[in-house]
Amino acid sequence: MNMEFAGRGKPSPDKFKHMIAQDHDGLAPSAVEIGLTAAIVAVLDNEPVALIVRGDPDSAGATDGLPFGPFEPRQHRTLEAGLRSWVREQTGLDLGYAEQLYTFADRGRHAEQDDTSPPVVSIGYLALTQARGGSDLSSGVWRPWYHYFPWEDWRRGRPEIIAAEIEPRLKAWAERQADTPAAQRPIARSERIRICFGLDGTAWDEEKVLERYELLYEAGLVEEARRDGRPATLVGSSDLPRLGHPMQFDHRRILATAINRTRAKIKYRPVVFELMPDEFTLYELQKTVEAILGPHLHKQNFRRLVEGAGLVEPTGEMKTRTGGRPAKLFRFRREVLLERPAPGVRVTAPPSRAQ
Amino acid sequence: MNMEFAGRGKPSPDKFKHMIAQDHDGLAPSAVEIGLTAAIVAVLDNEPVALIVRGDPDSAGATDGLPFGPFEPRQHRTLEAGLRSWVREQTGLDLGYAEQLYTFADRGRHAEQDDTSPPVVSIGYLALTQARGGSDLSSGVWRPWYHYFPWEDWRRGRPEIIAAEIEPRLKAWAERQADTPAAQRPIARSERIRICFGLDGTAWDEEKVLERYELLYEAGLVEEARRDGRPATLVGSSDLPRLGHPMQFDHRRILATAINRTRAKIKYRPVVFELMPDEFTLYELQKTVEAILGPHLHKQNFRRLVEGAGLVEPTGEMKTRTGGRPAKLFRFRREVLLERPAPGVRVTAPPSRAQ
DNA sequence: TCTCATATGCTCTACTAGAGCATTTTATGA
DNA sequence: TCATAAAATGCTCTAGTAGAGCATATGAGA
Repeated sequence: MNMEFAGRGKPSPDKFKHMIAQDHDGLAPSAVEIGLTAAIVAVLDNEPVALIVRGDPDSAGATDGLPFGPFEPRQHRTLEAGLRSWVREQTGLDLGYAEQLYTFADRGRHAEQDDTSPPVVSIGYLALTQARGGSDLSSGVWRPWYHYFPWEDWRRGRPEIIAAEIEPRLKAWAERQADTPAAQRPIARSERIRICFGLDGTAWDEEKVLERYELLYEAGLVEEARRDGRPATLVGSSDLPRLGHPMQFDHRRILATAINRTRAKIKYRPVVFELMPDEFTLYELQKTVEAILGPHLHKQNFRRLVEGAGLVEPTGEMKTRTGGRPAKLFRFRREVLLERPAPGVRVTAPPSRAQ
Repeated sequence: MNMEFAGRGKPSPDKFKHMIAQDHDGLAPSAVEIGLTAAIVAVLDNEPVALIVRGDPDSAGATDGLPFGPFEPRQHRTLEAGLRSWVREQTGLDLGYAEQLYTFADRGRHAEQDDTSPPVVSIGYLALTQARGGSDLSSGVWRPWYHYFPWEDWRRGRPEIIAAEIEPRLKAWAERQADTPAAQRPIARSERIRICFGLDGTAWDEEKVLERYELLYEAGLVEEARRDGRPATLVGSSDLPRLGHPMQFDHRRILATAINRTRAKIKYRPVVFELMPDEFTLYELQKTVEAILGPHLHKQNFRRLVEGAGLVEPTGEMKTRTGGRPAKLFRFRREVLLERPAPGVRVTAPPSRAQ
């Protein structure tokens, strides 16, 4: 079998030369500025929190933001090194576990910059850390992530904001599409709404955090969309309530991506332990997982799965004053990382806590 | 419960102002050039292939490469739009499914650029497409991806190159670490080698494509490492065989990431169908999955799972001249994308085909 | 017509995860 | 001192799923 499937033409090598040093119109290379942004996540008192720094309180859009700064190739050996250095400088925190999330570059998502400044490409990172109560931050605050995404908080059942605010407004937005011929729509808005927000009996999927935020943005229902001057917001945007707390630039989108990734990854990689102290009880572990994923898990099965997967080992110590029978203390078995595809906390969602 | 966990100091807002327009030393913003690179994957005659364009054949390092070009904020509305436009220009192909993989920026991975040019950050993309036999390319060739990663091809059992070339050389590299005190090593090299390449009874994990490539790079065993002047390559690098075919810049790393993502994603999202023609038999579908994942699957179970998941529907037509009993033709049920978390081809690896 | 290769249907079994019952062990307060 | 609450922990039952293998159907080509 001939493994070379040539195209009709041959590539002309010098056609590519220009791409390295300069661009089409013969101008200087189209250089852009790269922003590094960190969504730093921890769990404090069973509440998932993110590390927030405040934007300029004088300006009209004084909003919360994530630690961030530009990538400086001359000073930063790698992207991640640059990120760590900005975070250290801005919050005093030394990052442990960190992973790259996504690189965003859509026009118009940085309304706060003026039009002459270079376009910004932002690379989002997720960092997981254990925030001890006696805060070791030089600056910044831990704020609950559900503060920015109230519709994601299913710990006490379906959040009212969905039925009260989100659903009716999204449906109105879907109606406005009715004049477009059905054939031309990629996926009908109403379908996307149903899937994202678990309407009409569709189950709630806790891993659609980003999709939901983007849908709300597209529909002009989050403040950032208004700030960026999205078309959908032009109609009757004055009487809209605020859905969750806004953030500067595209930081809320990055935080959504971070929550999304955390929820997904916790199930197949042992990342919860980055959020835990060195020693913990299985109940504390479970509460941490639930803080992130939402639904309540079956206690006995949770213990069986975690212990069975070899993720933890008893320290031999007990924790008393738990409010009941003392609990064995466990520690994370770091060795599992050396074993085959290291598993996560295998939890499947309960049979549909929708509605 | 007080949800604001303030740090010791308060953030000083104007501290952040400089980050938007200029950097520390008061120079112009540290702008960098962004490269968009596409790993375009298809399956032809049960062979997974990538779309390759040739580097400059005159230069010493005349090597294969992936379609790529710089992101031009003035012309490209989004990163992905830029990518599509470069691919169209360089190969004549109109991309269908595409997703972002990762953003790389390590120093020294672009040895071909001279030191005065701006640093390059490259954003890798994975595109899946159906390459019809009668090639519609204006330029570029489809080459088997195992050409670049021979150790990943387990379709005919464990590739000999592992025992013959890779294992002994990696072990030699691990030996060289023996003088470092054990406490200082993050994870012993020998452990990483065992896990990556499934030695000593460890099962082969087909989803560690990138990890394996990076390990070989770090050990100085792939040509790119020599090209980049990695320290590990300085000793006796002249007699080294070539492990797989090299590529220009960091393109082989991006292709490794693409293979990795494809292998992972095919299991939990219905992406195989991007590689299939509109109508196909279940056997063809199975062969395509096997081309990507490696191991052979149990035919009857595969059919049961695919049909049971509602991923396909019969067209009503039959395909004759299959070499045996005619097979029903199926098509992808696009509707599954609208159903709950759309499943992939749920295949678990057979009980360890490791040596 | 015979044989071959594949298509396709069905069953058996092991394992896993969801659920629930029951018991043990401490802290707390009447 | 003792009842009670709140957990911790052990066990069992069951439904569903996936791995394996057996058996049969059906067209192509010799």
